[in-house]
Amino acid sequence: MDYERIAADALPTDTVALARALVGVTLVRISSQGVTAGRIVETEAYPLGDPASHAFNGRSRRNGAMFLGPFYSYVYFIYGTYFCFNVSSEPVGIGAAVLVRALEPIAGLELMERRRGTAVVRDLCRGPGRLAQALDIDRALDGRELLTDSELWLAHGRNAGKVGTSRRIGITKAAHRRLRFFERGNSFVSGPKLLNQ
DNA sequence: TAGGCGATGCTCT
DNA sequence: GAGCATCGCCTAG
Repeated sequence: MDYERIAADALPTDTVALARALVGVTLVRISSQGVTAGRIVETEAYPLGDPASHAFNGRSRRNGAMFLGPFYSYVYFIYGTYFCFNVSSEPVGIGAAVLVRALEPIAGLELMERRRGTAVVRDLCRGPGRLAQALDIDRALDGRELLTDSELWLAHGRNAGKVGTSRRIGITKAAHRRLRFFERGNSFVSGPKLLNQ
């Protein structure tokens, strides 16, 4: 199967605009185990000046990839168990990113099932921790250029249907801001029903 | 179906 | 030493 890479000028660098634009885009992961891919159906924006952003207190060892310029991977470890995958945004030196929260599985479903330990397709990539596990994304993939990398990249996908917005999930600071974007009616979107309308 | 809660270890103060 | 952009399991209804 062919996955056509997205050109830099086809995506916005503004964090909130990018979060919306990434809904519908395909994320491709090639590892020694094989190919897995999914269509992004849910994102969250963490823009400049946002108290909930990992970059709010400046650059650190962990969040360095958020400052590399647009379209780099920022992967971090959370709750002692899971990894979360982000796409950086904004010009070089500005710390901001978009969290990818859910994918609709497209390719490599058997491999995803093995990595996740479940055959429930709906549960393979529904949630940031789950999709990272399904695509075998960990710290080794932090700081990759997502338009040119050979193991992890963004490709053209089927355009999103209606995109809904809501507050973000699992945070306490700036919790009211509507910076979460998802494809309405898509069953692979995570989160409580109340937020998915 | 919804809500509560424990596990787990890294990161920064 | 505290907090954390989560998940899966449990219970109640």
